[in-house]
This record gives sequence, C-alpha cells and structure tokens, in this order.
Amino acid sequence: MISGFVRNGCFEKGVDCYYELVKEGRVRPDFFTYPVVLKACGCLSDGRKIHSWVFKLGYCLDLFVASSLLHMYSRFGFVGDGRRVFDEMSVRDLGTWNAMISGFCQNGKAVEALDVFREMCMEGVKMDSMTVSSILPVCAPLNNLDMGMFAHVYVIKNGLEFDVYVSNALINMYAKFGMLALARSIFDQMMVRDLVSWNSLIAAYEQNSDPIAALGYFVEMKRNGFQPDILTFVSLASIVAQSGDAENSKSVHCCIIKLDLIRGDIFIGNAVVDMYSKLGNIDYAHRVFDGMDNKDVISWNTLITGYAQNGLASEAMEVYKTMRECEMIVPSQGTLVSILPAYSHVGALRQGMKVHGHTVKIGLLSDIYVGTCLIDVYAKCGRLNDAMMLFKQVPRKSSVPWNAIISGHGIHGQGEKSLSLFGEMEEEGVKPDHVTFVSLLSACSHAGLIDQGQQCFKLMQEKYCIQPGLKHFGCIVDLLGRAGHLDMAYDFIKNMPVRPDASVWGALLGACRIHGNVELGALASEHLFEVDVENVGYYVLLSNIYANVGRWEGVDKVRSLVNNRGLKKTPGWSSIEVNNRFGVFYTGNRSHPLSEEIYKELKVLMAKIKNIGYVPDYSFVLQDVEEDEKEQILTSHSERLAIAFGIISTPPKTPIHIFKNLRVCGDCHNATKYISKITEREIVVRDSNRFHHFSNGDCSCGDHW
DNA sequence: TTAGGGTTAG
Repeated sequence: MISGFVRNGCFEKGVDCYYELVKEGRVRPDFFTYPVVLKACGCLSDGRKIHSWVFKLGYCLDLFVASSLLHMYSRFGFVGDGRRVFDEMSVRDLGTWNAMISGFCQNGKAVEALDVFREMCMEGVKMDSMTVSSILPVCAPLNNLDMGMFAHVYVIKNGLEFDVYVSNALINMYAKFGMLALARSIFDQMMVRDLVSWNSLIAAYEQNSDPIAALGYFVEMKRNGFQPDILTFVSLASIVAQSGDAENSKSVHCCIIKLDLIRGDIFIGNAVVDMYSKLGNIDYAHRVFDGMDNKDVISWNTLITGYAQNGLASEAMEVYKTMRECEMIVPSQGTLVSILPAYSHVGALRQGMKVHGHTVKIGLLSDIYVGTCLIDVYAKCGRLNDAMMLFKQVPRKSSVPWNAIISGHGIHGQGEKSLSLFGEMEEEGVKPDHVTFVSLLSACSHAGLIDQGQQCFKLMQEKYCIQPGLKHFGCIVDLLGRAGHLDMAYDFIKNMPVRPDASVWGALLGACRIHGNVELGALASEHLFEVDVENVGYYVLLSNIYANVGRWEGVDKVRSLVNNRGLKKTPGWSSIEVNNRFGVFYTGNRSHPLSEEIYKELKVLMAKIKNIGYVPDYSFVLQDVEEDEKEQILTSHSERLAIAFGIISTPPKTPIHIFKNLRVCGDCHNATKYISKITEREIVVRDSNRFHHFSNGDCSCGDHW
C-alpha cells in the first residue's frame, strides 16, 4: 500500500500510512518497507527517525535499505551522514558507489567526490557511464584536467561515447578548460544529440567569449528542430550582452516573456538583469529586477554590479542598503565583490572598513577577490599603508592582488614602489597578465618614469608574450606626452598596429594641455571627435588649451561646437565622508540641508584667498554668460561645495578627503591650493584621473593649468 | 512486494 502511494507521487500519504502501521503494531515493517518510506519522507527529521528504527531492527546491512538511507541524506544536503552509512555497508554494488559520488557532487563537495572515485578504482570496481558522467563535472572546479582526460580515454576504450549523458558531460568539461576544438569534435561525433548537447555547445562558445559562434550554433539548433529552453535563453542573454547588441536584447527579452519563462525562474530573471546592465541599460535592468517574483542573493549582486559598472556608485550603495534590510537575503562573497568597487569609486572609506570587519568575521579575507577589492578600497581612499598591510595578509599566488597593489601605488604617484612590487612578483614566480602591465605603465607615466615605462612595454611583449591592447598604447602615449615628448607620442600613435580609440587620442590631448601645444591639441581633438563625439570633457580640455594662450576665438569655436552638437556636460559631483556619513554634492546644487552655511563659508573663503593672490580663471567656464555669473559658476563647482562642507563639519586642521567623478577643473585646483594654505588643512582630492594632495598652498601632482 | 546512481546556468 505504501509503495502504491509513493509510486503515484503521494509521498506524504505514504509516510502517514507507515506511521499508522507502526503505531497500531498490526504489521511489523520489514526491509521491503523502508526503501519506499525513505523515498517518501519529506524532511530530514523524519529520515533520521526512520534511520534509528532501521538501525534497531538491524536492517542497515541490507543493500537496498542502506542505499536508500544514503540517498535520503544526500537529498537533504547531509552527505556526510550518507558517507557514514556508506562506510558501514558490508556489500556495495556499482550503484552504491555512483550514489555516493553523485551525492558529493550535487552537494558541491568535489574533493570528497574525487576521493570516493579513487577508492572505487582502488577496489577494482569498474566504472560505467553513470560514474563517468558524475565525475566529469568536478574536474573543472578542481582544475584537474588529467582526471577529465583519464575519464575520456576510459570512455573511448569502453565504448561509452555513445551515451548522450557522457558526451554532454565531456563537452562541458572541455569547454570549462577553454578547449573548444575538443568540445566541438565530441559534439560532431555524437550519433544522437539532445537539447542539453546543443545548450552545452552554445554555452561553451558563449563562456569562452565567442558570441558570434555561439549565436551560429543557436541558429543551427533551431534549424535542427530543437526548441530553446530556459538554459538556452540564459546563454542567449549573455551572447547579446557580449556582442553589445542592444537591438536584439529586447527580442530576447520578448521571447522570454512570451514563453512565460521569467516569472517562475530566478536564473533567467538574473540573466536578463545582467544582460541589460552590461548593455548600459541599467533602468531596464532595474525594472526587470523589480518585476521578478522571486529574488535571491545573486539577483541583488547582479543589480549592484550593474550600477557599479555603469559608474553609478551611489545607486549601487542604495541597492546594497535595501538588500541589507531584507531579512531573507544573506550577503555572499559575490555581494562583497560587487559593492566594494562602488566604495572604491567614491572613496567611501568607512563603509569599506565596515565591510572589511564583516569579511574577517565570516572568514572571507582569504578569498583573493574580496581581499583584492579591499586592497583597492584602501588604496583609492588614500590609505596606502593599510592597503599594503592587507596585501600581506591575502593569498597572492595569482596576479589579481598584485595588480591592485601595483596600481594603488601608481595612482599615488609612487611609480618606483610599483616597479619594485613588480620585481617581487616576478621573484615569487607569479605570472603577470595584461592588467599588471596597464597598472605598471600607468604608474610609470604618473611618476614620470619614461625609460622604465618603455622597458616594461618591451618586457611585456618579449618576455611575457602579451600583445599590447589599446589601454597599453594609451599609457605609452600618456607616458611620452606628460614628459613633454609630444612629437614622439604622436609618432607612436601613427605607428600603432590598431586604430587608436578615444583614450589614446585623449591622452595626447591631455599632454598638449599640460605643455600648451595648441596645434597638436587641435589635431588630436579632430581625431578624438571622430571616434568619440559626445564626451564633453575633451571639449573642455581643448577649450583650456586655447584659453591658456589667450586664443579666445578658439574658446568660442569650441563653445559653439558643444552647443551645435547639443552636448550636455556630464553632471559633476563630489563626495566626502564626514563623521561616518557619506555626502554627495552636485555642481550648483542647493538642496543640501546645510546649503546655506556651505555657500556662506565659500563666500568667506573666496574673499580670503583673493586677498592672498587667488585670481579666478574664467576660461574654465564654457557657458556664455557675464563675468560675475562665471565666478558664481566656479564657486559652485561640486568639489568646492564638498570642501566647504568638510571645513564647517570638522574640527580645525582635520584633513579633508574628497572624491570627484570628473577631472578637477584648473580653477578649482588653484583655489584648493590657496584654501589648503589659509585653513592649514591637508586636502586630498581624488578625481577621475589621479590623486591631488594639497597642503600649505601646493599640490603634489605638479600640474599647472 | 522493496532502492539507489548521470549531463547544461546567472
């Protein structure tokens, strides 16, 4: 009767029936009863109760009963208890071994799964197709390609390649090791393919950054009569995002909605949120997120990352705050990795330190990604010593934390230290990657280390066989340009093997601004506006170049270009942390509760610094307005609002740390020098380009506008 | 009369 219930899916009735049987004492359950009841029980405590009865009755030795117990424990995630049952068994068949292996695999215990597999081989038990398809998925997480290839050879020798599960598992395994040709050849040799085979092949190319090939296989799959399922769409969403194909993102989303896939499934919802945010359409991403019936921690992480990667750090922090208010959601490693870069971005040191404390508490400091994000927070918040201390604590066998600490010293102008860290990295046998060299080259250019920078560029190609990308080229242009070798920088661009992008021309334009080269600046901007017509920051740079040499007709020309092209300046904002609270100020904004006091303080400050020699430089105002209004505009630049707020909110002589999303304007740079003098405060401003340490009327960056 | 074991994801 019990098995009748279970066979018909009425598990609860099966268990009830069993309890009644025992209670009434009418029939004594035997070893035929227990496998069925164990299959039916819906919770761990029922399972444990049954285990103790079985134990008392001595049925644990029965192969069927013991296997069912083992399965029950794995099903509830208590695979360790399953292992204990397994160890006590006197007789095991192949199915028992397979159940133990897959029990560990499905509970994320790859090492234990492999241990059981090895024991099985030692005992001379021959594996079958089920063993192979269980063991293959753990090879990649364990980074054990040898094991995967051993299984593959076994498959060929024993004719198991005709099993569709085995071939699918092989495709997935090789794809995870980036061995696409092998994955593809296994797919090609399959006699019978199912939807999983197609999904696996598509995902293989998608995960190895070949969205075009992946899309081709999707089309072929449809041609072969297969209908896409949830997993196909998860890959498709990523394919569209990788190709930057905003048009098709909506079609993919529409299909998902039409097939009614999005409501019940968190996975596909998360994939769509990720797709829109990677395409820069964060509003859509948020809307999809809001419309999801169920959300898990990954849904939140995806949205936070989306905001952070689209440069909207404050919004990312807002989402994180809301997430922390949800009792159901426990932050994961991924949450920390998504929120910490937002803190780095705006210089939210206290918030970062809070997360640091939390990281120590939950034992995640040994995670290289979390550790590296924290190093980055400390470095970008001006705490290089703390960053260094942390660097010594995190595992550093991979290039990731090294890149962060090298770049950290670079943005503070400590290029020599970056170079010596790179030397240590080489000594410790850690292989640098392309990011290491971007960090190194930019460190060299900020510190004016021209020869060393050029040597690094050579080393990267000759010793490490890394082909330079646009970022590396941009660094070299910056390196040469900043040092005044403008013609060399221009020649370098002309000889580049790839088409220069905006960052390369932008580096040249920036160098022309520093060295006052109007002709080359105009030329660079012509190229620049061809590849990026919308970035107003570059127009401002060009205007500065003209203004500096008094070529007002040039300033007017740039101003009308901006107006004719209907360009709007990216709103400038600055942030500051005072008394553990984080404040953001937008240029010209008067909505802050202390706005009146801030503007009053600024008026006093401006008067004082004018007395000691400050003269406003209106060339930084692109708007076509009267002089007194220009002064008004300069005075309400976001960095000044933040500085004034810092001055009125902290005791005298307290250092002030500001973050600005754009470059600090030349007039603010000059004014801040004077402010640091009269207030006797150290003022640190990190802008989108570098750190500026102001103290006693001077700035460490040495730039002159 | 009883059971257990496999492949794809954000």
